Formats: sequence, C-alpha cells, structure tokens
Amino acid sequence: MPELPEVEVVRRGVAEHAVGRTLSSVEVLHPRAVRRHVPGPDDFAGRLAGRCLSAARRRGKYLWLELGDEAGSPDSGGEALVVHLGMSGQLLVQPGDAREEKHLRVRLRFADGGPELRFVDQRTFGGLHLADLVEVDGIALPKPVAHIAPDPLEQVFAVDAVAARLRSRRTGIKRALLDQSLVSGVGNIYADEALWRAQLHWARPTATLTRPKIRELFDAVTDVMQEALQVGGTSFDALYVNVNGESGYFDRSLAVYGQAGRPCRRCGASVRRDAFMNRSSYTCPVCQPKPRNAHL
DNA sequence: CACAATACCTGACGGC
DNA sequence: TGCCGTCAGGTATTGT
Repeated sequence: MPELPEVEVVRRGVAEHAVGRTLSSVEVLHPRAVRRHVPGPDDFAGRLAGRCLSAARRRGKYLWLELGDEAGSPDSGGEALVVHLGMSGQLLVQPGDAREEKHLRVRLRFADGGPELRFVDQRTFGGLHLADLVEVDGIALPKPVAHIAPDPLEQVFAVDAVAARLRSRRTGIKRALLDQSLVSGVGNIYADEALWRAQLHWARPTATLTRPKIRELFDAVTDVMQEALQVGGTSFDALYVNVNGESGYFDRSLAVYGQAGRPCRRCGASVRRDAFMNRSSYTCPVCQPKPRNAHL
C-alpha cells in the first residue's frame, strides 16, 4: 500500500521523467478517478492541455505537480495537479503504444511525443484533481492538502509541537498516528512497524506518553520510513510500483506487519493480529504488552 | 470541537 | 466449479 515512502518513490520518478514537459492532451477513461475535480472530467482534461509540469512535490501521502505556462515558468495563479494514490493507485511512465493496463483510469500525453503518464488504479480509492495553491506557514500547498499536517521527513516537522498535541488527546496512540491532521504520511504498515520498534502497544493512551517516549516513537517512524525509501518502498504484490512498474523490497524487512504467527525478531514470541478500526494491528505480545487502561 | 464509525471500491483467497 | 464471506485500507463524510 502506498504510504509516505512509496509516494516519495513515485514523486522522484515523476520529477525525473515528467517535470519540465508540457501536456498536450489528457484522457479520462474512468470518471471516478477525477471525482474530486468538481467541474468534471471534461473541465479537468481541458484545463491541463497546454500546461507545463513545473515541479513535483509531496506532503505525507499527497503528491502534486505544479503547473506552469507553456514556457515552463510557474504561472501567477499557482495551480497544481493533485494526485492521491489511495490504496492501489499507480503513476506510470509508459510509451504511448504500450498495451493499456486493465485499470487504466487517466492518460496524460505530452507535446514532445515522448512517454506518457498513466494513472492506473484497481480499487479507485485514489484520484487526480486540479487545485489552487495556498500558503500555509510559508509553504505553498494545494487547498485540499492545507489541512494535512507536516510529515516526519519535512524540515518544518516539529516533534515537540506534535508531542504537546498528542498528550492533550484522549485516544490510542495508533489512532493518533494515523490521523493525518496530526502527522501525515503514516499508514497502517509503518504505524505498526514504528510502534514495534518503540515497544508501544497500539491502544496505549496518548495522554500517558512522556515527551521522551514520543520522541523515541517519532525517531522510529523516521527511521523505518527512511529505510523503506532506500530500498524503493514496500510492496506485497503488483499493486504498488514505481513509475517504471518496479516493486520495492521493504516487505522483506517488516518485523510485525502481516507477520501473524511468526516469531518476534527481538524476543521470539509469536506475533499477534488484532482487529483494529475495521482492519488489523500486528504486535509482539511480549515487547508490546497491552496496557490496562487501553484505548480500544 | 473531539473522537469514532462508516461508505467507498475491486480482486484474491479459503471454505464448502 | 462456483458461490459466498472475508480481507486489504486511506480518506471524506456522517454520527455521537
């Protein structure tokens, strides 16, 4: 599933292969892929034609391509093509005559006649839309991304400010980690991996965490994400791939996620799976004991 | 306002 | 063989 490291791998690919190029035509093959573009698919395609992709940026799991005029300079309006991969979205760089993917949703062609960008998405939770840029704390963000908190790999990420907000909450630590308005980029996989590294149970009340423990947890979040990034992200199947269609290798480094019944790498106890928010949480029952005052 | 639950979606897989 | 239930889960929306 694409979380922050996977989206960053895609961002780098798009920066290398598409930034600086001018779009010629855009084809929407499935309207649901642009459902967040309120004016509709025709408006989406019409407004992109002739625009240059001037930069590829990211916050958390959101990716956006800044749009410039044909000469390539950023336009005064400040507009971006926002991309969210959802659960199964892929952004691929493909020759125009390459076979159509089964779940091809949007095709973006370029004026230079080179490889096109394809948005492929089996489960259609992801999508593309156009948005104006607004300034938040000195950073230009698309309007729909403005409510998302900085991610742990950003310069502006301030762990002490996050710790203060965490400690005032009345919820479990994993729910808080997954709340993109508190910290962005963390999904189910990296939440479980970071909690295992910091030896915290998912239901631990945030209010009971000390500042040093919260710092330790976010060090673990940062470490696990950077390690994943170095090997191209996590993929269990063909659903997550970089722009060249290649899978990452971080699945081989997972300590608990998806490892139910296998021995904990630290103590050997059998990793357990709990139902959590209509999905799963994986923990070591010995290293991450369930607190008595658990926030279930 | 804070927090929790649910809807949205498709395909793989196991049981019968 | 094929049907059915379950699971995967990020985010917007709805409910308390």
